[in-house]
Amino acid sequence: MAQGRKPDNREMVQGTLDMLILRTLVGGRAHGHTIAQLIEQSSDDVLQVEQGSLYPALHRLEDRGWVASSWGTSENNRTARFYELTKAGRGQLTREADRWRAMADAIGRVLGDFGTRGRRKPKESEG
Amino acid sequence: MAQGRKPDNREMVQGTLDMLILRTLVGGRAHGHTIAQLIEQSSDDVLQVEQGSLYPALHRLEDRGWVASSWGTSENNRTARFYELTKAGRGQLTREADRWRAMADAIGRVLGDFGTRGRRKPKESEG
DNA sequence: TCCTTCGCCTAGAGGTTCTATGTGAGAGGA
DNA sequence: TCCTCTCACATAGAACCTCTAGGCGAAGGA
Repeated sequence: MAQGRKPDNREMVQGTLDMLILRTLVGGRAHGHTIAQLIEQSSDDVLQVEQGSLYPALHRLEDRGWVASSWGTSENNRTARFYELTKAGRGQLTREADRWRAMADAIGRVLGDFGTRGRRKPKESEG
Repeated sequence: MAQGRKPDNREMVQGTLDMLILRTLVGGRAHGHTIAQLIEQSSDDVLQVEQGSLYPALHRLEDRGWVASSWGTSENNRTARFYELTKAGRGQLTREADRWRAMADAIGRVLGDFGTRGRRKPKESEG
């Protein structure tokens, strides 16, 4: 996974690709190419999924039993390997998403208002 | 850097430690021990900074000219190396913080409402 | 002296991502 | 048939960060 601009090559959020793949598969089975495109689109092209990251990640997820795969035919009539979420994968996704929220919140707390570009609300009463 | 519970050892947000160190030094010069404690405290103990991550990170930052160090005496009367933010370091922090916000936002968009534990608002008219 | 605490440091392993490259098959034109 | 483009999967090697586990030296109290 890389950013659009890639000012630095290596990724800042290593380890989140697996989570994003699992999240994408909640919408149904898909093959590698499609998964990558969906992640890029739903992130407004901020995240770019490289093949060299994607396929190792898919194999990782399958090894761990979080996705299952089967060969099929793509919408372009090509042979493609389709992946779908397993029950264990759904549980893993829940755990990872919770973990991500906690981490992102914590990092946000450390950063405070530094680096915000006006996208944070002033306060709004809090919860 | 690790989480408090460490369900998995390896870190989900690799590469953010440098940014958090720089952010901490905005408040003034500090030595390693203190930096780690400040990050842990300001994250409400969600983030834990291991020494094996901290010192390589500090050396990295110094090599790149983003912090400067000098020996001194700690509040406990021990010899300690104090770090402070350089001008370049401040610029780097701004860039990294912007990058982080963009990435975190993007990942949030991909996740959608999945994994939220009730901390997101229902909608509120949008912007 | 012994022990604890503070504070710095490093080696090695583990894991993820990137770049670069290779393979095979379908579609379309000549 | 031949050629080329695109789709789709796959791997090797390097680069990078973090963790575990350990070592070193000095201050302070018993």
